Amino acid sequence: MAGKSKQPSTPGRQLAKAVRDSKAPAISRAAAVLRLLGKSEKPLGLQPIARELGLVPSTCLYVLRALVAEELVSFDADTKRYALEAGVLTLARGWLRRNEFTDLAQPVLDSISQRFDVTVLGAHIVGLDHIIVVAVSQSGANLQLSAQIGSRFPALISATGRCIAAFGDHTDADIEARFGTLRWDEPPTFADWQAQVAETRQRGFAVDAGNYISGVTVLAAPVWKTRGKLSHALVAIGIGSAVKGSGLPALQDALLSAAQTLSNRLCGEV
Amino acid sequence: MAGKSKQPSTPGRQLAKAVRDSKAPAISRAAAVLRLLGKSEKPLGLQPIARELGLVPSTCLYVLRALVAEELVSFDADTKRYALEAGVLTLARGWLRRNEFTDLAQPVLDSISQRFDVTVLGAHIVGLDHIIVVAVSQSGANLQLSAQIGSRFPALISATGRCIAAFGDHTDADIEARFGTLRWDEPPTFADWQAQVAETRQRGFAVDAGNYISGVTVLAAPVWKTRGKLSHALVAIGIGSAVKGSGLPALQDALLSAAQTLSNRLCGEV
DNA sequence: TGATATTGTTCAATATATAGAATGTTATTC
DNA sequence: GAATAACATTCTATATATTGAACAATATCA
Repeated sequence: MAGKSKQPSTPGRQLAKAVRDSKAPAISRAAAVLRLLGKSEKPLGLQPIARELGLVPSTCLYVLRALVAEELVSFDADTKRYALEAGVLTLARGWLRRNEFTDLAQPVLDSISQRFDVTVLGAHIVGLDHIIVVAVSQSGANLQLSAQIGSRFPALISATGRCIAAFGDHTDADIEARFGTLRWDEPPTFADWQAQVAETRQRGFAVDAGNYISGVTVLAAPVWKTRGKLSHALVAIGIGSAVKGSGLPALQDALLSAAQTLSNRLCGEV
Repeated sequence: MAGKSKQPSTPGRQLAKAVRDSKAPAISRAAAVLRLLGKSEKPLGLQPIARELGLVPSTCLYVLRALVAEELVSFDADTKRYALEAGVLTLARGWLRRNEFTDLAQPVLDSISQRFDVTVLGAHIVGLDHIIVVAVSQSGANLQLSAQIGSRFPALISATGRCIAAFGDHTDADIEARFGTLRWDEPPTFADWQAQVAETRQRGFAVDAGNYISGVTVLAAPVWKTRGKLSHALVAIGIGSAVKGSGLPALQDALLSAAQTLSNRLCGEV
């Protein structure tokens, strides 16, 4: 009857909710463990994992063992530490294999990144929570870039956020609530931001001029998978001079028309 | 009390075993669902998934709902079809981010692939079951290649298999049992293959001269993460002439010395 | 278009996954 | 190097995830 003295961490609290609501709580626990291991810089022992997620150690052990058996987590018998295993790559491959957006977007991204010497991303819009980078193209050597695929960002941040606010059908209340939680280098006021969202709606693409990361300009153009349902965005990222002056309008046009072409192709196919 | 008339499929039978043995069967079910969706060419409905995996539909529904909540599976409310969601990419990114093997191996693979005009892979050896491709470098345009990362192959197939047989500490009985299940274009006899394994042990690297895929020569050199424990392999794949004649010895040397350098660096660091 | 088969979803009983204490096991401290 | 602390792991009672049948919603066919 005594109140618990534990103070669950942020992932712990979210997990506790998911566990209560689900008819398969072990799966929520497993996903939380996988994400924690994915974030961690080094392999973790049972106790730290259980503590961070607010799990009972014995339950956490069973979860880990199941994940090890499925080859999604590796276990070092000497140090008793757990880490992500290469099996997660196989799942990602399954997703990449037949994702029409990445197939269609990659050549487009490559073309823009080379022509304007900027980094270009294809982002998948999951909802109001966050976006996931699903395709990348850089002008220079593109070796370490593939590691950026899979990165998650808050949905409403930067230029992509203005696109989602402008073209996704979310209520103003939802949007304002989320807006408060964002972290910017140079935060705009909500009023300023709303004006920019309105401008985005009018122009068809969004600009973040150093708000998210100061000195970095970000452009984003919306892509629709089915008519009326915002699903992806093309994003161009340039440092300082690369996206200033005479080059900018050309880049804006290229990004916007690429996004429109993609939308047409995605809508037509399905 | 009546016997079941269902005849579970292969994934279904394996899953049934995992479910019985585990203290968190929902996780085994979830992993099986993810793998099935990863393999499938198109989104699947509840019933086909449940049938293929030998799951009760209601249970399968709860599993899918939990996976949707975790953003590992997407659900199309109109068609009621499930597919992998981009969230699996985020897990893969977590793995890639701090995997010393891929970091160290990538430049080495690039150098060899360019110099000899062959495809070069870094493979992670999971056990006697299979290997997973974790790094790729190709000589030509390397856009669609990144999709190959995550591919799984039977452990004992091709040149990598001879390496595992030669340098992993597995019993002959285990090896012979698995050998029988392999599928080659031009199957070697077990005696021939054993002779090649012995040669591999002597030379330090393995060759598959068209057995696995006829006309394709595969070289593999072992990489040790900790002294005495085989963990990875470097694999060079060449079509016909590219790996015949005078060029072959130089490629063998390059692959072998690259593997040894990698082994030293991986052992030393940890 | 109406009838029928198939699929997706809810519901209540029960087999069982989970929580928490007890037990080994390893790391840390003095 | 002994004592102590933290850790991983087993064990058992109980809350609950799973099952299989009943129901609702689609899709299919005549």
